[in-house]
Amino acid sequence: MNDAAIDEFIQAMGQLWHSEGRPRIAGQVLAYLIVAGEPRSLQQMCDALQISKGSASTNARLLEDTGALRRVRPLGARQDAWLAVPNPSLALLQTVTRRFRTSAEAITRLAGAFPEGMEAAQGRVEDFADFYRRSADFMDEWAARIGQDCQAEPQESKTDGED
Amino acid sequence: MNDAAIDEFIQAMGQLWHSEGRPRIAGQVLAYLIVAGEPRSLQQMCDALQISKGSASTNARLLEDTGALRRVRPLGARQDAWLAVPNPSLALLQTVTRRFRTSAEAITRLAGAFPEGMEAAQGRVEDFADFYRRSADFMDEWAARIGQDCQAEPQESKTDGED
DNA sequence: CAGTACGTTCATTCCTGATTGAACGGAATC
DNA sequence: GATTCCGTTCAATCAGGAATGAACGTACTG
Repeated sequence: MNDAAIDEFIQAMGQLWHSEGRPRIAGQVLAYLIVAGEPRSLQQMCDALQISKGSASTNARLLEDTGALRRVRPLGARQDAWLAVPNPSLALLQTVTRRFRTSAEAITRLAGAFPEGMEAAQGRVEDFADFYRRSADFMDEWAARIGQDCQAEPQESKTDGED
Repeated sequence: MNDAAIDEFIQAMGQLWHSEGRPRIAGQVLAYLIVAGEPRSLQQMCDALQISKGSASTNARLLEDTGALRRVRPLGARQDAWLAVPNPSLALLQTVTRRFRTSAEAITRLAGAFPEGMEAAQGRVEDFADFYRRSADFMDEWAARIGQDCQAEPQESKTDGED
């Protein structure tokens, strides 16, 4: 059972991810699992999203790497099952933070190699790098705050039989 | 005169932007103008970055829309000149913030249309949207803080004859 | 030891957005 | 008013990553 509104949400998440330079299907998979609220198999993803097995596998693992999904093998079962973590956004945020730090370091390093006589330009570039660095710090702060909220009011685990 | 280190920086910015789903050339243009520190014409961009006039124009205006560049016509001159604003990162940040708010609204709206019996899923999706909304708020706060710093220690306007 | 059911990999195909470059239009100059 | 110099637009091309699906490896099953 898939209401049109749910499909729309899944599609929208796909577009959103796409517009951010990430695979559209990854967004759809995440949306699907957020809606599901329970573990789903690769096969279920393929059926629901009409994507190939390869895509489902690849993108699920991609999301696993970012920490947005968790893979579980319920009891002695033959299929992997995938589950959106309680607060997927938090994981995504931390991925961005990591990327920012990497960028900051790279830019700072490059600025360090600027030739004599370009100190002002160097300064401007270092300021630019600092933005990334300080933003990363700020985002850590932010993540910590969100993390607290989650602890304070943990996800209710009531599941509805939705599918 | 373009040192290799500077070219590397420009290229890196291009890759960075590319990896974030934005036109590579836009990143290069911004990098070029940050290094320059002074207004540059479209023609200069074309020469320095080896890109077409169309690209230079399109991407410069794109950056203008985000607020990272400013277009000036020095005195009675026949060419536009482009200039990186004092704190380009701030402008970029605000663009992201805007996008986050839009996403939050869109997702919330879609969640509102979920059918009966899917309240839990609806809740999860709304939580997800809230993340975007609250992140946007947080980024505003952050932008305000950066803005203050800029006021406190304004950009030094010393220019070195670098080119 | 077949036979089956999964998940992963990888060469290929596909698609979309970036980039180009020629054509256009407007403003300034002579 | 003709010419030149710009910036913009847009149709066509290009490039690069996403998506596919067949082939492969592995772990169960009978």
